[in-house]
Amino acid sequence: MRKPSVPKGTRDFLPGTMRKRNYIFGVIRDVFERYGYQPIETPATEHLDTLTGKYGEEGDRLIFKILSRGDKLRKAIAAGSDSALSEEALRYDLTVPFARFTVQHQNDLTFPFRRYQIQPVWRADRPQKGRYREFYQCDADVVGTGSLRCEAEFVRIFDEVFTALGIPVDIRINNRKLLSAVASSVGAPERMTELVTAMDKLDKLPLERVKDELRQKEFSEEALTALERILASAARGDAASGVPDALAELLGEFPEGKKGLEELQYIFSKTDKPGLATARLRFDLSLARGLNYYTGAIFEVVPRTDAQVGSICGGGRYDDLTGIFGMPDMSGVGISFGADRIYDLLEAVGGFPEKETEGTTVLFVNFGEAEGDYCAERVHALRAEGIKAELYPDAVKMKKQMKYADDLNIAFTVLAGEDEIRRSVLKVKQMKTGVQEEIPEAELGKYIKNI
RNA sequence: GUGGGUGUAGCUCAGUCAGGUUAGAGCGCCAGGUUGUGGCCCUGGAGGCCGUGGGUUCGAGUCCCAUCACUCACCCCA
Repeated sequence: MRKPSVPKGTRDFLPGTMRKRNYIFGVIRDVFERYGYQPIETPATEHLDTLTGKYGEEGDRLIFKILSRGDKLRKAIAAGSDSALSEEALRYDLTVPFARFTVQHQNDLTFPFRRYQIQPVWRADRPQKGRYREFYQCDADVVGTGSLRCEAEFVRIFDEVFTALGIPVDIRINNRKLLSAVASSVGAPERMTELVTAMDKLDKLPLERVKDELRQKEFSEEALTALERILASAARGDAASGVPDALAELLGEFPEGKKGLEELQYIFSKTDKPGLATARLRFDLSLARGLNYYTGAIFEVVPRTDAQVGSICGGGRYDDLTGIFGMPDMSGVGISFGADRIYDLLEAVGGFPEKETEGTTVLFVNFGEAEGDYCAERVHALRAEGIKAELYPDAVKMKKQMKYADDLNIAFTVLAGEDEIRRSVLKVKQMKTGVQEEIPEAELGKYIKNI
């Protein structure tokens, strides 16, 4: 028999891992809830045409398509293999399904509608370190308002979540309108996408390499010089809280540039009072974001650590995402947390709090039928007090039961044999220190809670 | 989509270059040393179609071909 295994790019999660994952999901969910977002779920699969064309050429290729089943598959194979694809595909992200959802249920929703959604998504990518074919996204979006207060609020959500998780982050912000102005000012207004994907590489590649790439795409030398001037004026540094004046001057003369600048400055001003707890908001002109539906603000969150995990969140405003599903003029803005990368990051820096990630607190050793009955009652009492407790199911050798407690990292074991039961006491052992004490049976819960 | 790497015990890996008895180690697992005490230590044990198929050879974990799987990097992205 073949060794059991899971498909490429997917993973099983063992209990220890699940506790840590649930901790992350819990922190994010708490913040979403506190900001008034409502939970929804959508199916794993969507109609293929719901997804195609929404993520750009590259994205379309990475959509996980599904084969036909049964008769259709048999017929398709007989006819020619390519048509064996069905009209369904696994969802690629949570934003497009949400757009579909919004249009479909528009009469049942009250706008502006704030929703959050924590579910897996799938990409037919070649997996590599920190990248999987199946992974979770935690999205929050609000549709039905163009108010920039939403953008400012998302900045606060980033701040709250990462403050709670203990990860210092930079929230990078940019605006697609500004990027459009960049394209105009280099004399290639219709080629924003190409320009922007090249600029996005600036934090990895030196300027010259990026210019070479643009030359290959037949951008003129004048365009490159103009671009270089813009980049120089946008250089980060002292302009910690806003857009550099020099850049504002260069791009302000274009209508979309002016608009983009105003939007950015508004968002900066609304995250001022009160200020952010631990996150820093940073303008970054080279931030582009691959998804081509963004139209206004765009976000990306990167940890302020050495760990090479890349961005752990993304987001932005899309003025007309629902338009393609037949519901025009519905502006939305949203963000997405990459739970798997946050996990890897917390693991790397040892950032998981012990208390949030432990299982059973108390194990009762099983000495036999009568003693077991007695312990079962004590277990019941502890559970009623909110303490995680269990009785070992079999009266097997004590060594085995103690080892079980040790393996599962259970903090306390309770020994109650004939003698203890007669005297109404429990022998409690702290596994970490080995200290063992006799406790009156009624005080066990109190004893556990006090340590 | 492009390029590299690796498949040997539950896990991590040696053995492959130079083919030759019964394929090894560490960790883990099981049992015992210890009949009411986990970790540390000691003793013993179980566990392998050497990814799969074919070929070369007297003989293949080792060489050749094919195939599958996993993995890393690029592109792109969370």
